[in-house]
Amino acid sequence: MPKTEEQCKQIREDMRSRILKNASLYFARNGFGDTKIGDLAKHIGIGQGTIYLYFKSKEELFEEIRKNADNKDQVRNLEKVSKLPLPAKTKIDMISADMERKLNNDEDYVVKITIVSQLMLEQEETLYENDLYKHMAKIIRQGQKEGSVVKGDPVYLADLYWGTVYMYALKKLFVNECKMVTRETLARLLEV
Amino acid sequence: MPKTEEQCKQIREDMRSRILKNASLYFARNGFGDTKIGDLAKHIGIGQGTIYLYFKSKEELFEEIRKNADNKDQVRNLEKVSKLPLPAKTKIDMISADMERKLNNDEDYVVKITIVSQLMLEQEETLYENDLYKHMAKIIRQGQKEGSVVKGDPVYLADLYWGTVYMYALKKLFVNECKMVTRETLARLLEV
Amino acid sequence: MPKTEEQCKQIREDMRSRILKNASLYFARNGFGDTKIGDLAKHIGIGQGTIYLYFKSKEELFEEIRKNADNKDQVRNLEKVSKLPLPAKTKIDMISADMERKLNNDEDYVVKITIVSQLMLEQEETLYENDLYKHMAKIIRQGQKEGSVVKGDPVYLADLYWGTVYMYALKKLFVNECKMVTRETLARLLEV
Amino acid sequence: MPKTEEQCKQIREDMRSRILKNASLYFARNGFGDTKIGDLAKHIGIGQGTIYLYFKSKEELFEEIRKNADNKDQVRNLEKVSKLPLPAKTKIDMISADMERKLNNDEDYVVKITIVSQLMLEQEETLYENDLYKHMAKIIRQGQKEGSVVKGDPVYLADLYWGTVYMYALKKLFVNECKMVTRETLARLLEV
DNA sequence: CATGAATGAGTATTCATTCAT
DNA sequence: TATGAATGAATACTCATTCAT
Repeated sequence: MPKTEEQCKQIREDMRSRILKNASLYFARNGFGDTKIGDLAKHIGIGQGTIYLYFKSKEELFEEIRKNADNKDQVRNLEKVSKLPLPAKTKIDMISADMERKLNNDEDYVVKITIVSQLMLEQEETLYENDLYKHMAKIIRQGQKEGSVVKGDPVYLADLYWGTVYMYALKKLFVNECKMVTRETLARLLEV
Repeated sequence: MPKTEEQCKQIREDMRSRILKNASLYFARNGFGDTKIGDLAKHIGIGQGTIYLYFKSKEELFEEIRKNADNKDQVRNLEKVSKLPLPAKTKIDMISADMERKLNNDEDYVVKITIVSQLMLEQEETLYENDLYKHMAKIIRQGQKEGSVVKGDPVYLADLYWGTVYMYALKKLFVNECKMVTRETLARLLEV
Repeated sequence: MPKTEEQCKQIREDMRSRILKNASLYFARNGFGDTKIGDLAKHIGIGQGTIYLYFKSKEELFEEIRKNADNKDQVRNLEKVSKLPLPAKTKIDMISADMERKLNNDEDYVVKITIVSQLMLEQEETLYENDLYKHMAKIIRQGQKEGSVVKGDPVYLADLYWGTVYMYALKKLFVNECKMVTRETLARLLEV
Repeated sequence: MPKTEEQCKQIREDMRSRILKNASLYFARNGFGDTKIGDLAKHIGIGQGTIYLYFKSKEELFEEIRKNADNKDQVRNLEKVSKLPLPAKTKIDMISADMERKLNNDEDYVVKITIVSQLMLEQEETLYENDLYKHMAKIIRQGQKEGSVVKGDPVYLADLYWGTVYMYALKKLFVNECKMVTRETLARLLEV
């Protein structure tokens, strides 16, 4: 019995997602060069050839992962929060609570942030001009005016904040039952 | 006419160190799989074959680097500091100043800490039983009694501290002109 | 759609045999060091990588060939003949006829005996304690009692006999249209 | 104290001979491809570079060995014997006694004959047109007329004879305390 | 579509040759 | 002249990619 057009498409889409999801984790853990297509396929539980039905090359699969791993949602959310009519302290607490929750419960987010961070590390010159940094710096500046955030270069502090988030994402990825950062600790990075 | 025994040994030792030093940086930046022996040799400015006069294989070179990258000095120094008859706050400030200095000026240290940290991440179960963590936790406990260090699990705090140092080592390795963590920020991770 | 389990196994077994058979000839002619995997693969008509799907290394392929090239069949057959209730002369004639036939028509045998002989040459101390030698010596002793075989150390004569067979196997391997030893000549090595 | 011209030349000649002699044995045992210059040098007890002071390349060293290993003396001697006014049987006995002696006592001869034979095996088409074969065949023909040599193709018999000598040279080279062929056995290969 | 055996370009490793001492 | 560390071309081996089934 031939499947309907719709089913067919769905099945393809599912397999593609399955590969992407698994490959993301694999690449994040091992890096590009240490990830072998054969191992990856075995890990997913499919044949090597199958990967090439969905992606032209290892390179393209990697690119796709990087593309998927953008942090637009994150940036958008951050922008929204930064524009709320609230004290900076409250904003920072909200963001930190959100981060704590995601780091603990959202594995996709953990993988994503690891990949994004590695990308950011490699594109050195633009690291500090990142939107994530800009919005965070804005909140920090607000907090400094309000006296709730420690003195210092706002971009330096934003870098400290996101760097810490990245570090714990890395830990979550590699260490079983790792001690996860709390919202309080994250907030304390910035607050007086 | 052959060189004297002494010269010979010296020359061999120098070349071995030169390879190890350069390869450390290369492996730390690129990982194992993305490091090509050919590129590495070219980067060092020697022939490919020369590497194999000093190391049996790429694998062995990598292992040698990991072996060399222990942090015994660091641990010893930390232990010494922890036993000094000083307030915990002073100890933390001393350690933080030392870290700031090393992260800024000692490239070998930066490479070493990156490698050690990756090793520690991979040996998950023992991460928190590390000597580095133990000595730091001891100082933190002292500080908590003295009221100079924030409340909370001392091992969690030690992990936060060393994780931050690792994160900035990574940054130093990848990002040109990165904003380096200050001794004040490091101290503030622990101090009230 | 994947092949059936059965087909798969058969195909793999066939390829393995094909490689072994061709490599045997190649190694026997050229020795280990002068056999290039690239040349061998080209000669077999397969890719270089294919060889490594079936054998871990050139070394292992060589060992496998040596392992396969035992002369158990030969020894068993010789033992059987030696126990027949026949005059030694008849036995020697039977064996010689068999050898003549195999040297002329059975290329696999020629390759095998060349490899086995080289193995035997390398394991010097046990050369004369070989089963092939023992059974032949027994027949020779019988013949000496019956007056049909020349006087002399039976092991020396067995060595002469098998050495001659080896020599002609070598010739067959290297010399096109070589003058092959006849059963009469082989028999005359031993018979009065 | 500078050596005289004469001494100098002598020393050079000695080293050259030493290398040639050792390399001959090494190549005869292991073949060209399995002989590594490094191993050979170590075996001789000199530095690798030293070999290149006397021979342009491994190839040239090998060629030199092959050139030295001609059998002109052997051929000349055989020709002389073949022309003596003696019965073929006597000639064969003389040659066989000579062979027995050389195989037993003259290691240089053993190495030489091994190399020459390998050369002859490789130049297939001319094997049976070799001078060694021609002179031997002539003696055999004489013997057949005199009734002292077995019937059959004289070249086939010459091949059997020299093949046997080659085989025992090989044995001598590889097998410690090998059972060496006797002059009687050699003679019996041809004589009735 | 899915598979995994086969391929060969790319990478690791060896070894004949050079050369500074 | 003799040496052996250094070199890089040649060779062994791996792994991304293809393709017959």
